[in-house]
Amino acid sequence: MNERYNFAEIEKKWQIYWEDNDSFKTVEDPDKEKYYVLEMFPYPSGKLHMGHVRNYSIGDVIARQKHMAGYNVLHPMGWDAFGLPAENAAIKNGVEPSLWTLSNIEEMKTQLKTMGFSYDWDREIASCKPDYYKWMQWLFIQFFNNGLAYKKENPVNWCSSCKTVLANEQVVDGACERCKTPVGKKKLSQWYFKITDYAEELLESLNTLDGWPNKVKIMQRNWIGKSVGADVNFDIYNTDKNISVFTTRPDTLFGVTSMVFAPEHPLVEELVTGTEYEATVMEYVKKAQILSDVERSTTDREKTGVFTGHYCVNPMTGKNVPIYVSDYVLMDYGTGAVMGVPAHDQRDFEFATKFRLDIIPVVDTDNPEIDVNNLKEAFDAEGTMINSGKFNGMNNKETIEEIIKDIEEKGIGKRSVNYRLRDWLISRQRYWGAPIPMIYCEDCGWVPEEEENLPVMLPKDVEFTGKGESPLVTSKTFVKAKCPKCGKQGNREIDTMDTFLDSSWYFLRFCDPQNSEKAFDKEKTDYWMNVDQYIGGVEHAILHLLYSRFFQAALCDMGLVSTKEPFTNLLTQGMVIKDGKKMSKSIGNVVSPEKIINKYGSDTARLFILFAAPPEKELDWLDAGVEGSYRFLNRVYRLVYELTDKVKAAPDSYKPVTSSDKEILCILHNAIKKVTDDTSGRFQFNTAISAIMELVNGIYKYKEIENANEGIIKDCIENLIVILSPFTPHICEEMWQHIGHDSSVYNMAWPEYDKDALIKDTVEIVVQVNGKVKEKLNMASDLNKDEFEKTAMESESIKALVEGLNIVKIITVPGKLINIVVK
RNA sequence: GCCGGAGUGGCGGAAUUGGCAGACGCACAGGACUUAAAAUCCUGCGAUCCUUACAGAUCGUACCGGUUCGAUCCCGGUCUCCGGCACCA
Repeated sequence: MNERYNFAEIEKKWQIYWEDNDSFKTVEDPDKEKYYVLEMFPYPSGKLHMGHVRNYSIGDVIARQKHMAGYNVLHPMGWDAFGLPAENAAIKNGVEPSLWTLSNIEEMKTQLKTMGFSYDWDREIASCKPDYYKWMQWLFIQFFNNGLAYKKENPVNWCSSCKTVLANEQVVDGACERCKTPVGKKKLSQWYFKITDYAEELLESLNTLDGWPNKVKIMQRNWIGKSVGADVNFDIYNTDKNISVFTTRPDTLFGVTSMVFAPEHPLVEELVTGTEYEATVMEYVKKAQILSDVERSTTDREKTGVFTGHYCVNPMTGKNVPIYVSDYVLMDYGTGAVMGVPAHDQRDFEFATKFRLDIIPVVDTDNPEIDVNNLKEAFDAEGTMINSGKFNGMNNKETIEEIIKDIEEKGIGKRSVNYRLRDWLISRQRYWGAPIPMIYCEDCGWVPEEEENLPVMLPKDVEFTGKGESPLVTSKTFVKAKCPKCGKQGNREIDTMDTFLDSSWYFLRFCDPQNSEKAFDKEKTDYWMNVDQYIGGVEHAILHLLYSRFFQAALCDMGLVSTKEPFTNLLTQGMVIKDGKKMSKSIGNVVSPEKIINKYGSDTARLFILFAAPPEKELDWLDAGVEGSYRFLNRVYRLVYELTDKVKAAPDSYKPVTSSDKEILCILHNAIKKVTDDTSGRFQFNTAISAIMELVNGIYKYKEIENANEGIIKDCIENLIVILSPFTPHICEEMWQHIGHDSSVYNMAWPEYDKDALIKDTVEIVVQVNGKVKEKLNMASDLNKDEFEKTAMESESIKALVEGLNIVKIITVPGKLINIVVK
């Protein structure tokens, strides 16, 4: 160890040491309690950014601390390697996507290794490799065989820039989540995963996820969007047809004064064909289809619509109500038609006002400011039923239940639940993804490829036309295939899978990454699953985290895994920002991890990123703050260097004598306690580090006093290195070796703090008068309540303060404070 | 519009169960060491008032109010910012 802190040399040395000694290799060990730490695996863009550094530094502290605390820790890393950038690079530069991706992986892996993360690299996986996507395809077939994958034609989200369809979850504010291009509609036949079958389960089971941030659970709840109500049948007057509508407000049935169909509703054309209304209605329908989702779904847009010439019968009143078509009604929610209750629904109110339809109130209120017979806007609060026959006078909330019973008895409707969640569209018209292992046969329909023929390899002889059809169609070898059922010539599916499928089960493959017989061995997943601590950005709150939960639940039902939920605890780390803005090339405020590592070393980078903010919050990158972390590591290094001889010569046991001895030991054990608590469960690395800083400051002071005990110095220095090591492992290994150890500090047992050391002989007692701090007195900590009060009351300054006043009450918190209430 | 979350010094943040507001760090200022600088070490650092000084007083956790001996923390209301959803019947 040099006199000066040479981070470059030290970091290199220990990275080689860990690699040569297989320090982070993990195998199943039934005798040891396991702990699975997982950070969301990266897309191999080629460059590590600060968000990665933050994500993986957090995970590494947890993994290292848990290892030292005696757990058998699984801490793997891999690559979410399929996806658009590789293919776009191929179109632009003519590089083969696989080569581009694999070289990026190499580059990023080197960068990750310079950070000193404790990954078991033997478990590395890359989703673009045939040994991974083979099992992706196998899993697809399991979903298909269990009725959870199907193909249907539907208007789908289409990104004209990415030239592919998108799942609902990938459309943000009406635009493509990746490239921000406004999303259009296209009618295509596509593969879907039946995530809606699991809507209720995914919703219910959120309640069991105590280790998840509330925010994420609420976002998922909203996304699933459960509504409880009833389906009600309306007969269409003068026809043999009827229409069912979903409503959450069966109590307002008597107030229905119109029926409104979505423009796409199949009955619309049927009803108007051959009538005088055909021309105007069909023109409206055509116009609506051109509108983009964004245009159509703005709430402040004026309502539009056309009358169809037909009426349907309000089943409660028997009265005819007109049927309209309007684009505020969505085809893919409920039944694609809604009953119009203008008095109690704002949208219906606007529609009725515009088309001069009847507004019949059926819920009244005591509120004197609202006259339900002369409404300025819809009244949607609680109230008393009116104009509703036998239900008049009841509370409307209670009426909901009564009316559902009533319509069920009459056979005109039934209780019903609707979800906003839609099935997951998983086809992509792109090359760089796992081929969907399905073959279309004219006789047998869609048939899965046989297991022994997996993987269905991505062909190399393709043209990247960028035209919006899967490039696989251009392969001369790929498309034609024999039907696995009847042997007749068929065609392979040419679309590839959404890459979110790859990431929906990678945590299972990490348990058994090299298995060539199965996707994963159940015994192994039974040992390692669930992921005890999952860490990643909150931007995946709905997408990846919902899909993975769906996969796990479905695989559990298929008997492939044993638990319904994959991630026991979730930590969503905040963004790294600079100057108040997200780091981005266009703003020019990007700080590259590489530069920081070269200038200060990765230990400094890790320390700063963990110290500057609690993990869930945004982290403001401050160059001066990095300097500070670097300064601290130098300070620790100098301290250890200076005290090494004393530490080596010191006896193993000692007896604290002086108050300084007790004070420094109190600081030491407080630091051990704080770091233990803050790295397991609470995850407040910033305060853990500040406790270590206090310890360092304490040792600096203690070593200067005349009769400093060398045994205590040794105890402090050794524990300091051990508890700092999860944060800054390289420098700690170096110091650990220097003070005379020949094994890695990573293999040291995590220290336990001594409760007794935290108890002080004397404590500072706060004396308040009427709740205001007036005096601080030192007292023996073992005084009882009466003695506390007595000591306080006898103090000169307190006597002076309360003199001549009437003492009403004295409140005492032993060991902390005394509050004297006077008048 | 609906649903969440947050608001504390010049800055990042701390206060874990209702009990000393501002730990730890950054920035800044003064000093020591040095021919000098860097590095390092020491001291100060919420506001206002008062005092020659030592010290002291009052206010202060977005704003208004409440509960309590005592509120950054609990309750009611207001404002601002951030995030999610949004014509979902």
